[in-house]
Amino acid sequence: MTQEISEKQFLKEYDATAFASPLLTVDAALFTYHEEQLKVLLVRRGAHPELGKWGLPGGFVLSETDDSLEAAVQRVLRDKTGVIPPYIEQLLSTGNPTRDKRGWSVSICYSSLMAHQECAPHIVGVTDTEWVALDKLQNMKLAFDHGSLIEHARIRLRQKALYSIVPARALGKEFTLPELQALHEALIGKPIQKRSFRRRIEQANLLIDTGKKQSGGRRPASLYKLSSKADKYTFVRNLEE
Amino acid sequence: MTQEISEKQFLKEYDATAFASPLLTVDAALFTYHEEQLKVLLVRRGAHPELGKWGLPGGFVLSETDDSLEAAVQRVLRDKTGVIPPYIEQLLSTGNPTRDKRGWSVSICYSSLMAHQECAPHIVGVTDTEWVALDKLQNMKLAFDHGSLIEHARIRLRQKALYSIVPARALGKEFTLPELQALHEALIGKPIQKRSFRRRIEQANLLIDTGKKQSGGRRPASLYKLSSKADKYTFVRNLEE
DNA sequence: TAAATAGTGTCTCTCAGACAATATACG
DNA sequence: CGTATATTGTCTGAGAGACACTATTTA
Repeated sequence: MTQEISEKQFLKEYDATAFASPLLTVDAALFTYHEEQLKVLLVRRGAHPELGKWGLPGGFVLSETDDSLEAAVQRVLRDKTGVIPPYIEQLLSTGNPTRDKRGWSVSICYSSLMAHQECAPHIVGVTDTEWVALDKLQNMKLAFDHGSLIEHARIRLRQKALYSIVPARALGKEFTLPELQALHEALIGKPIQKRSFRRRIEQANLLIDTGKKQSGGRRPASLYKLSSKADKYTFVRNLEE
Repeated sequence: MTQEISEKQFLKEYDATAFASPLLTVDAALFTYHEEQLKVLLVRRGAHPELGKWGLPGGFVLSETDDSLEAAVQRVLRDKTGVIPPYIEQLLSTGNPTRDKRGWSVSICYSSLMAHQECAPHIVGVTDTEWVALDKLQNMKLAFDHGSLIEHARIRLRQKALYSIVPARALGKEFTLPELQALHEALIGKPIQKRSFRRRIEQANLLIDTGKKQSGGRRPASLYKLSSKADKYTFVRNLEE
């Protein structure tokens, strides 16, 4: 018969290493919009397993120093880009015995957005970190199940393009409406009616006119920045698929 | 200088227990609709930590026997209900050093739906497993962060009630439209226009008329079952919040 | 002024909201 | 028949789609 013990006693005697826990990593699919293309940040693996293959930035949760899963993924992203991206959301977790040859492993995957120019200085000349256009991924065999994770993230981001302006986080702090529309069109994969796109954004008051205009080109477009509620707002009616 | 080795050699020498990995559990917020109330399945903890408190059904991933995270949560749910619920989706993962007194721990939490009558036989007379109405949770101090997980799941389910008929999985295989509407209204927290609710479901062809009628009461309502596409379908326009 | 891009006017169509009207049970 | 619940008819209004039109820049 088991003797009853107090929680204090239990915790004192508890050995966290007694059971083999699966490997636990956080990974991040970081997207940006640059040169009219959607791009994702990839890292070339410098260690086994999957040595030499490209994959998502990620790493083990460091239980000594990470205060949360979010802190862990922020650390990973800051290490690669020099800053913490303005948009990070949890995407999904995958786990099974075969995705990593080292054994039963779990990845908690995040989806993130940032402006290309916020990151560029830090990865210029770095040969193992690169923005890769999503169109070029078809031919690449990525490490682990990272290809599938990116595809999940892309689908979710596409959905968001239909009912929010979250994708704007892939642009700089100030951007024009034609830029934002082009980004949404790239995500959705088909043209959007200019009138519909602008009307809904204006009615919901999601953007703040900076008063500035974009220089160069033909007629200059107004530069906007995101209002504080922009991340949380969802339209009641989606754009057409 | 590190000597280069093959992946095969690396894996041979790799020791998965060398690093202390966080504790890893899967938990499930299983909802149903019964007696005009939304209920969640809770389990009273029979072991430290948090002994005696109510919490979500869950458990460690068993790397010896579980083939995936989904398999692990299915096992947990089948152990408690006798069947695998017809709807299971991943909700979110939380992880930090303080949510479990045993140490850095991660919960991969799922949200699930099933009919009350599919489960009832298995938990009758079981004193440590109980359906609890969501309204009664305010006063309960649940184990770990399970109160917060349930709240997240509830918010997501409420959203789904606005743009899908996924909540129907909380009903039996056959159900009436008034039942389904009452469930959606319970989730949303306000009445829905009968006409709007029925029109959109009919137009999208989400239900199949079984030809049967509900007995008892006044005018009998038609009994429907879900069409195969019902889980995946989302309306382009949300109901009013 | 022509070309190119930014931004607006306005009509149509779909579908949710509102609520009245009808239909089918049971006692 | 009266009451309760299920189901349908129909009008209104919001907002997306379509597309023509105007505005502002540079060459």
